[in-house]
Amino acid sequence: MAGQTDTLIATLMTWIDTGRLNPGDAVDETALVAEFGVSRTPVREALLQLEAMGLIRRNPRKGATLFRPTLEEFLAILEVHAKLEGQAAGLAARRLSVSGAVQLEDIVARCEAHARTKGDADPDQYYQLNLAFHEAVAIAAGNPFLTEMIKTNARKLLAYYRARYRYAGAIAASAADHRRLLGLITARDSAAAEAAMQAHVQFDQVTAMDLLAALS
Amino acid sequence: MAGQTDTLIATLMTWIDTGRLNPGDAVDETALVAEFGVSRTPVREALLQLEAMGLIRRNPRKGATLFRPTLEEFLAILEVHAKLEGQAAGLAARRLSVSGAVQLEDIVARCEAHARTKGDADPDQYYQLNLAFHEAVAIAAGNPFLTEMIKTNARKLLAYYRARYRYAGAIAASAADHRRLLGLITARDSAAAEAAMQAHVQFDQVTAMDLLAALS
DNA sequence: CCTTTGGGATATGGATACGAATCTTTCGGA
DNA sequence: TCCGAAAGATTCGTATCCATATCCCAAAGG
Repeated sequence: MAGQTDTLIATLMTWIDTGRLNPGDAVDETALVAEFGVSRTPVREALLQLEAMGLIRRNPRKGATLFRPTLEEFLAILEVHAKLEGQAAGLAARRLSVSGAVQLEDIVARCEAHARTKGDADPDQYYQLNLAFHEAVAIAAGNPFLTEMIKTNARKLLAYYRARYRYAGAIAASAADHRRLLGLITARDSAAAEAAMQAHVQFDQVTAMDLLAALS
Repeated sequence: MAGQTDTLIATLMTWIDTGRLNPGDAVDETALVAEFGVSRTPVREALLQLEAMGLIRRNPRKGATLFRPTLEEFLAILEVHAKLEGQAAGLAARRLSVSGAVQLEDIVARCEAHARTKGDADPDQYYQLNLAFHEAVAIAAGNPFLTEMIKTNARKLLAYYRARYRYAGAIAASAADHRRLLGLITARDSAAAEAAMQAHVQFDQVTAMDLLAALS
């Protein structure tokens, strides 16, 4: 089971999640071969699979780069992603289990604690909390397929999500959103939870374009 | 530029769409090697990518088989798929172009013609028309990413969709649905189009379980 | 001085080979 | 006759090798 290809894929994904790899960064085959001490084949297969998931883009003879959406692509993905996150929240409102509720309460409390004690500092750590919150909601929705889809899409947008928390007050606003979402979910208000989550994810396009401008 | 791997992937996808390959069917490496006269490498890579897309499943030492969802998986995928199709219809209602309207009208007319002249006969051909209708709606939504996602998910459910039209009256009902959906889209009624499409795709679970029972 | 073309270097895609692991079959013993 | 163990065969994963296409740089000609 210790497939080298799978190990590679998992490692690269954590690199993506932790920001060691950023959109547009080159992902060099030979560098990975040297880094992991394996041959080209597993590296090649790992990159192939990541490309199939849409996480990297392989330009012929130009090397592979981490997927970096254009403005159009970004908006297109965000549109779908927000819809799916909304669905997850709506389903979670109907299917929330006791243990799921405890999980969510814990994570929301940690989000609020971060906002209270650190303010706008350490946005990358808050980003991890945010990831945990959204994953917990997806899991509470009880649809593993939906969870997987949300995670993959989130990875495609991740640089922009990360950047989102660099704005003053953004972390506090996000934590407050999370608290409100949790309230709607525990209140079993499926429709409201869905709408609120969709709005929470698909922040207005002006903000989105601010982010894109800041990163281009 | 005729990448062998890409050719393999495209060919296998058409095999899936046309029903030459059905869920649970074995997809043998050696057979494909013989069939296409290439080495194991491109075949392996093609299967790897298809697995990453979730279209095939590779059991170690058991050969690869075309993805065949369990009941839980089927319902999970359908839940998401219906949501996305609904979103596509809602967006199409807002963004429909003139040429898109012509396209849709043409396809709906062909669906109705099939129902009128052939009745319940030739369900596989109607399935192709159905695919064309849904693809046209997705394209009219103006979100290529959403279109791709819908197509991939549809492939995972395809055997069941195909079976759907074996029931008496199913084709006529589907064609009528399409006509009504087209009306909502051209009327720019985004919310109604979204809801109607979601219902159209996510037929009630009783029907879904009938299909699963018929195919297991 | 600028542009174009040719050659070399390098990377990528594909083929083949090798090793490890598992499954099956056969043989021997109970 | 049945069960278990061992050996062989098949298959999958990984490595290495080869060919080809692209890119960059340099040199020559206009």
